[in-house]
Amino acid sequence: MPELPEVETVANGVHARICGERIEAVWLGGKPEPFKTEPAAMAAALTGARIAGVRRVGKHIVFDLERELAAGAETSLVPQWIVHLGMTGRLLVVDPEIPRPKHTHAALSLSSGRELRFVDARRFGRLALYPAGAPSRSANHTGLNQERSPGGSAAEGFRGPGREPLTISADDFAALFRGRKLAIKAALLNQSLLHGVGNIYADESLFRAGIRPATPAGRLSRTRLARLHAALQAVLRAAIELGGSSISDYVDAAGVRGFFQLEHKVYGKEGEPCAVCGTPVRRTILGGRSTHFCPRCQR
DNA sequence: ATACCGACCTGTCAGC
DNA sequence: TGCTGACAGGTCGGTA
Repeated sequence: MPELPEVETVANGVHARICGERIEAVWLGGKPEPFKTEPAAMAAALTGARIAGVRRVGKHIVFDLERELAAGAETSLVPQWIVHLGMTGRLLVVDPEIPRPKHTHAALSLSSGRELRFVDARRFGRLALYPAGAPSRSANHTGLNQERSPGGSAAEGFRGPGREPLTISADDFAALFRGRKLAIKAALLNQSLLHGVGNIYADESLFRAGIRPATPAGRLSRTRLARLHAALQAVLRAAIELGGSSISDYVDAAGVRGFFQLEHKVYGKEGEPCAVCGTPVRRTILGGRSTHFCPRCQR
């Protein structure tokens, strides 16, 4: 479901609502739930912690936590709580009186009396702890992908599997694709290269850059990659501005739908005339994913 | 190492 | 109305 702009919208919304609150109690659903971390360990780490901040890293939502200590004690290291929404995951901040909807997998009771819920029908979402002060090596332990950070084992916390599309330079962006034979669209979707880009924004940025999705990534000229870099950042920023794309049931932490779907040029537009040249938008399958492009504008 | 493909789940919607 | 099959914004593990 959610890609970078939607995850950013959710993270910002949750941050604004619950930053500074203490987690009083933790409920985790039974059965085969989407926990990468053992539920008992996760509940123990969360209970009593204070939420210092909520932010997006790639498509992951990172909860920075703090723990109050007895006077004089040294600052303890606290793990981070990592939430991945998968396709249908939602994070909601609600009154606990409201009945928990079907497919609720976690509920955190907060000091304000409200409840933070993780609801995910399709169960592609994931909840995990990222150990405090963990260098990049601990990825296997948590089951979370993690970019290898060269050298320094500084406790920067979770950094995600790949590079951040909004801040990567055009040169570094181009370097990601050097020598690669896979389709540029598949490369954009590869989270260990660039994290946060999903099917919608891959299609939309390739359209705006005038690049055919099936083009081998390593064959694109410097100039065209520069155009793609600019298009991708522009599309992501515009989408964040509009609160993301609501295709079916995506809503932010307050239940508000995004509006970027109104700006889609090719995604979900099969057969409709291209907004630029009028040629019908074509849909194919690439890397197992539905792919949309204008056969005239994208070469 | 790189690239491809099916599997994982449930819900929804089009078509019969 | 009800059934069936295709499809959905994401990742992961196995295979070539």
